[in-house]
Amino acid sequence: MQEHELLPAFTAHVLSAARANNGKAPSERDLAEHFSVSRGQVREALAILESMQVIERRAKSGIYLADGHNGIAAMAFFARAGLPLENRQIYEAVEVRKIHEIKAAEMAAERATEKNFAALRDILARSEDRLAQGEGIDSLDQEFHLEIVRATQNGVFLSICTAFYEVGATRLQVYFRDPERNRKSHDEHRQIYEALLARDAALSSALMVSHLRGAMSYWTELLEPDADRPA
Amino acid sequence: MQEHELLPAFTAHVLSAARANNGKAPSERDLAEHFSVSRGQVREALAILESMQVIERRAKSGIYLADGHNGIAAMAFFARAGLPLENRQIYEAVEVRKIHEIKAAEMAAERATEKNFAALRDILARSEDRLAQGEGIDSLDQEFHLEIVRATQNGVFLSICTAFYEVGATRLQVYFRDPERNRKSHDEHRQIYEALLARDAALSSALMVSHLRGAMSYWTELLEPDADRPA
DNA sequence: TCCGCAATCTGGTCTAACCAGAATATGGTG
DNA sequence: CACCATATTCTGGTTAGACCAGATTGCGGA
Repeated sequence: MQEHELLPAFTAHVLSAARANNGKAPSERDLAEHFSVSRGQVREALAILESMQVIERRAKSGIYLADGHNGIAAMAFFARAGLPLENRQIYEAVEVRKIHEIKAAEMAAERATEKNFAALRDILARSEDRLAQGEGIDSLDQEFHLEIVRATQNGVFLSICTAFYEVGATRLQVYFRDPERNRKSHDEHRQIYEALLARDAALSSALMVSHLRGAMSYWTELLEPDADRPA
Repeated sequence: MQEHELLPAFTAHVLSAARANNGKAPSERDLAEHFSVSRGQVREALAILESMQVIERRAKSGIYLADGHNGIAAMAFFARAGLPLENRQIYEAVEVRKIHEIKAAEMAAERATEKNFAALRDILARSEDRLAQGEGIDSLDQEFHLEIVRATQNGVFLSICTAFYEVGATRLQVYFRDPERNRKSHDEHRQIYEALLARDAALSSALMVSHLRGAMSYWTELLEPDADRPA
């Protein structure tokens, strides 16, 4: 039951089955039979889900959905696995991500090394190529933003942001299907790069604020409205 | 091999053994024998460690220390388990935590509900009692800060901050052994509460900045200096 | 209707295998 | 002595079957 092949489907099944049964998941033996694997495999997967606080295992009773909200580890896993997240989680994640990005721009302006600048230049150059060929920016956008976080020289900060990028990865592909948006994003990236290079923390963060305003709002607009977070 | 009893010791053993062997951990069979449990138990534990990217399992070869830096999930687990973190991680975590707390104060000033205010008042009142009896603030400090994050009404934000608090929990107990610090912290808490109640975002965040300056610097000063982060 | 006991179910744990590729030891050759 | 091919051992991956004891459930009697 390696994560890369069965865990996502396994998790999806456990969750949907549990939700359809008042929060109680099928027994280990049932799950093993359903996926044609041994109980040992099932237990390994359940151990992981339990460690992420997605489920709760009660001895001699059963497997239950964890009551509290999922932590970031679970969110990142869900995103990576292509499992659905609640709208509330998306909204909140976008907000938190915004906070991080803006602060990262400020810090990066002060701490970025020549290596970071070189990496940013390389990403911008590759973006130009893509645009010249009429293609989308796609993952290069993420690379750009991630490099800025890397430029803060704070590994913990980087690992948090990486998790958030995983949450947004698939949704971003839709955004960058529009050529207009690609061009605009790229231009803004270049402006931000210039501000960072000039070590202008205030400008860097201000540019990031407006850069994110456009993309992020579109991002949350894609969500089907529900009662999660009316404000 | 429930997390609460064996996983910490198990992890500690795996890591130290691996570090003493060029990054390669003992075999599953050896680990099973060492802890007097079955291979199944060992594999469950290893699955969790692998999911947190602490280790890497290579089929038919062995178990190796993961090369990259640990994510926040691993950090929180290490902290909870009482396992040592690298100084670099502590430094970085403190910096990131600072960023979150300051932003949280700003957001909380705008979004805190009456329920949040009531909780804060309750914490302050209990702090007074503790101080009156000559006891330390201890966990009440954490409760206060966490309630502010909760007041942002952002669950994702909260789960991140919770993870960071776990990292600092033990170290904070030392800090609050000094009566003087307890009094000072409490007074600052009260000031912050007043600012929040007045919905003054700028003041709240400013007060938080100075509040954290004292505590946090002490916090990192406790670390034995090493080459991790000379700046 | 309600209570109590018995059968059943469930997670937790262990033993004993087999597989096939990786890692290593062996031995013979140039 | 150096080197390479082969045989042996080791390792993670996976399965099957079994036992335990508490939680759950269902049935039958009061």
